[in-house]
Amino acid sequence: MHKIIFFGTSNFAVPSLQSLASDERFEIAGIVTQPDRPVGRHAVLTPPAVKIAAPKGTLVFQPEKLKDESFKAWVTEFGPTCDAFVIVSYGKILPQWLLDLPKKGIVNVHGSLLPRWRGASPIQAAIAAGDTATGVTVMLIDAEMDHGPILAQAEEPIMSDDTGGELHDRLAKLGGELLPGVLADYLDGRIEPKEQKHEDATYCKILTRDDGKLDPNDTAENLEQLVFAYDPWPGTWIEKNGKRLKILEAMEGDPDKTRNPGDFFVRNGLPCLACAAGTVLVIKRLQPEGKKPMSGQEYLRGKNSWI
RNA sequence: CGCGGGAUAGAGCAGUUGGCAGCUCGCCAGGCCCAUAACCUGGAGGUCGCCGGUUCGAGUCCGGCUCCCGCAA
Repeated sequence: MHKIIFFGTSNFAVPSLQSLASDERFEIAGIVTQPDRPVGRHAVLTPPAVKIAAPKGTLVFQPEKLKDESFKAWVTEFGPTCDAFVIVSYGKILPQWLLDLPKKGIVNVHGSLLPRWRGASPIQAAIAAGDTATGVTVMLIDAEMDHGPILAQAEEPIMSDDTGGELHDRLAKLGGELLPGVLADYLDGRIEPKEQKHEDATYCKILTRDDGKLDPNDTAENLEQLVFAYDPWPGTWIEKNGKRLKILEAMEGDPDKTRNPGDFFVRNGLPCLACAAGTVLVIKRLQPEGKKPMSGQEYLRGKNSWI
């Protein structure tokens, strides 16, 4: 039986945690996750997904900082007795002193086919870039971000209508299926870690809501991909008359060379935004500030001021 | 008590200095047409979120409450 400590926070980590917890080859000595955070309009303190999914009876730590005394004391005592730490979507960089604790290193599940899309938003990046396939990578962590040697990968096709949320859920599940076998094989010495092809690496950054602003100087094709990629996080929007308009669904329409990027117009009863080089983004579903989501037709019915 | 928008017909919205509750779409019936998501005629559908107050009279003004949503975190 292999003893491990699990570091994870968001939904993406839940299938991995569950598959390890229900696998008799592993003993989870403890779960480390982020502290409860204020969430929503009234800032209700909410526990992270991993804490909710934690098996009863398992030790759960929620250190604000990894060097918090009680946590550091525990991890420095029990860490060296572990075969490995598993980290999935934890949300903090682990310092070197922590990486050195377990006998056989830190195993990570990452939502892309490394070395493509190192960084914090690999799923959105893959869709936004128009990739036709992505996947999950089980790898060993080293000091650099998503840079360590690879233990195993699994590929997942990207459908043309995949949203970030849908692809996220499939990759999370895929990671959960892949992880236990790979981890056991690695700890038993049946897998040799393989160095990444560092020269092929691409990177993506942490996304904020501001990254969801649609720039009409981009092509409609790219903006359509962004709308899919950033659904449901961080969402896409345009600014109109000083107000934010969330764009929930949009598609590229037939081009119109007579328009300038940023022009608003109506075609076939749907609101449209002119983009770069005469391309046209048709807005099928949107949400104004303070309003419920509605179709493009419904939005235009009450507003004759779209243009 | 973080900041802000909102609740009016099935949907989206308008409603002026308080004075008969409206628009676009949908729905029902009929008409026109080779035909249509087109067009014409007619029709149904409302406790104006809830409670109280002011007034001859409140969707509208005042007070309280409930619910929905955008931002921020």
